[in-house]
Amino acid sequence: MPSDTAYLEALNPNQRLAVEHGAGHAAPGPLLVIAGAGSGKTNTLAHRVAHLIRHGADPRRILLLTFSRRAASEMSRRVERIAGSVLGLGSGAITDALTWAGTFHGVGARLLREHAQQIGLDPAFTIHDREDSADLMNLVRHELRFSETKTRFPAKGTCLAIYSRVVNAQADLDEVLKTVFPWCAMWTAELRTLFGAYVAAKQAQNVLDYDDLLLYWAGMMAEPAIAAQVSGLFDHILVDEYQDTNRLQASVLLALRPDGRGLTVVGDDAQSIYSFRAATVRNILDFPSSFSPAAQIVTLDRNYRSTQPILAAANAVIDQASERFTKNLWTERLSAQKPMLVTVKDEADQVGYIARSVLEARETGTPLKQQAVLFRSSSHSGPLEIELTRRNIPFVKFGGLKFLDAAHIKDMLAVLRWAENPRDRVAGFRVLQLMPGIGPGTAGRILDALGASADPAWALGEVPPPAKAGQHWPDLVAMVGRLASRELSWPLELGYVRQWYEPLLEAAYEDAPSRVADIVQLEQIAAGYPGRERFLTELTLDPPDATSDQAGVPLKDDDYLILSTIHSAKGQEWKAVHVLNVVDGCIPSDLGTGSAHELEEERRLLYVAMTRAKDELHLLVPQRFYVTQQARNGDRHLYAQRTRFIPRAMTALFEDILWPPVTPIRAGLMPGQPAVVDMAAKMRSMW
DNA sequence: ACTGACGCTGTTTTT
DNA sequence: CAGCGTCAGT
Repeated sequence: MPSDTAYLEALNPNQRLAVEHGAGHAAPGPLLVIAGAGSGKTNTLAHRVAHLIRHGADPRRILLLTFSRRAASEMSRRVERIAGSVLGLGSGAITDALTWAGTFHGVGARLLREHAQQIGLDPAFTIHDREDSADLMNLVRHELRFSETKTRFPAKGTCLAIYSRVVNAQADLDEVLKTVFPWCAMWTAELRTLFGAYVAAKQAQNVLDYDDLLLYWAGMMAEPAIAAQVSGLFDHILVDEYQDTNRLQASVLLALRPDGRGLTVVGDDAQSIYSFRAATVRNILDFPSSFSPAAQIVTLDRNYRSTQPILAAANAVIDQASERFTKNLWTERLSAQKPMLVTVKDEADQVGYIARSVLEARETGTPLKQQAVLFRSSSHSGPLEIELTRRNIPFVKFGGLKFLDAAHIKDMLAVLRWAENPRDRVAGFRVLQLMPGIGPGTAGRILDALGASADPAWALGEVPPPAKAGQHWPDLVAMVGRLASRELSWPLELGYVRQWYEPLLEAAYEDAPSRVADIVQLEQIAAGYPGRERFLTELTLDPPDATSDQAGVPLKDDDYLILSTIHSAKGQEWKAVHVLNVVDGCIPSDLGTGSAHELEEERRLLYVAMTRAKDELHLLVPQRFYVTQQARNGDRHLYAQRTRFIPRAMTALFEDILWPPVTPIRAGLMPGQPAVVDMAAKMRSMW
């Protein structure tokens, strides 16, 4: 037994309980860690992994399921640091051995590739992201002629959302329609037909969507022989952010460890904000009693992040929630500064206040990177982005539009995917229509012809060339042939595809040069992967999520402000946090006030936003919104109310600020008034 | 059959 | 405002 336990001394008693639970046993009983915001959750989990390794666990037999790949690599890094110093291993030794760290979807994809043969799946399957899945759904929807109904049939995205909900919540279609999509209930029979055809289409094309990665995994676990093999790969299973898992994920987990031995889950029911993805807080609430004897519960309620006044306000907000594991966070970080409730006239002032506040904080020693602006919906940050650009304040935005959503990037990826899996109809459909003179009709017929042939990649040469495509057609045939034959090494083939694509790009877009730059960026990303299959898989499962990862905008400054949706801010912290539009209609979102359930989630969303702040928290309440759809100089607007989650009784916990400060008449002539315009800053920002 | 113009509609958060 | 569907012209 190792004797050096210095790394445990730094932990508080409950953290230590969580870390040491069952240490030394080959298969300790199930453990649930309720870890409040800022309670050192990641650190505790990393310590537990390190501690297990130190007590002889084989890191290659530890399954670490996290919410995102970023969280997985952060975890590996910390385990490395802790275990490395204790065990005296060289850098990278642990990280390399922790091979089973990733998201449910990522791990699922890997297990499916490895066990494909056993379940009659072609291991060359490609994975559709949500857009691709929606496109396929649309294709099927058209084939079934549901797009031609008299009253409008649900759009492709809605259909996919319904399907996905049924799968992830393990619920009945009728039930889902009744409770979540009541306006589509009239189409129950058609939707059932549609989903049947959608599943058949996926199988015929050898593609899986996100949900399939979990569904097939669950399917494997229902087969005793395969289940034993898969379960046997792991001695310990740890799950982070358990409050954001759905029923399907829970069923996979329980199938891996029916008795809960070696199972640890960590989460915070107060931070459950992914129910739109069918995550259910029931998973974490019901976890202890899923086993006999029941799981041990350890609660981490000491917060190391925020000051006491910020925590008091956040606690007050979440205190009004209906059902939860009761825990109120406490801290020893005292401060006289209450969180600020800032009332501004409209969105323009809101933006002005933030720009000023952010620069002020930077002057007093808080770098931009230590500050963040959070918002409910990606589009809320539009005016702010414009203002920041105008003032030359660098920023990076998380959430919202993705690099991969750009049409030209999708074109490139479609080519690669089609080469990887010639039966992938969505990819082929997209690539063929890049040819001039080929539209949906022709593309469909070509794909039908290919589907009938044994080797689709080579059969393309036998298709009679469409007249209008001209030279583009033989070029396409040649390119697809070369990719299919794999004669080019990775990532060289990407450059080859680019050369093929560039003329089409130039013909189609005014801004072709900047798009080419994006593609070059894509090639650089590709160089980081060992091959085409891994590149495609990992890119769809873990798309670059900040616009900084994006092409074209290499950051000239190394200091920049963080803009993020509240959802993407999960697990992060900043010294100063601004939250935009803390008004009814934004938080809670208009769309999220339908059921008590949804409303509770919106409340937790505000709680998550508030608990990101360490020292300074500004909640902005613009009173007036301009209606977006109106004529150029229109003045249509509506008045907003402060969010219902902060009722009048609670305002004592905040410092009320009116901005710009109310100025008495002729204020401009009075000495000592705060400047209306920071002219000096403007002058400085010119340089 | 493809392309482009026009008009309607719904509209968040993401693996 | 964009994304989808429809309709008319090539």
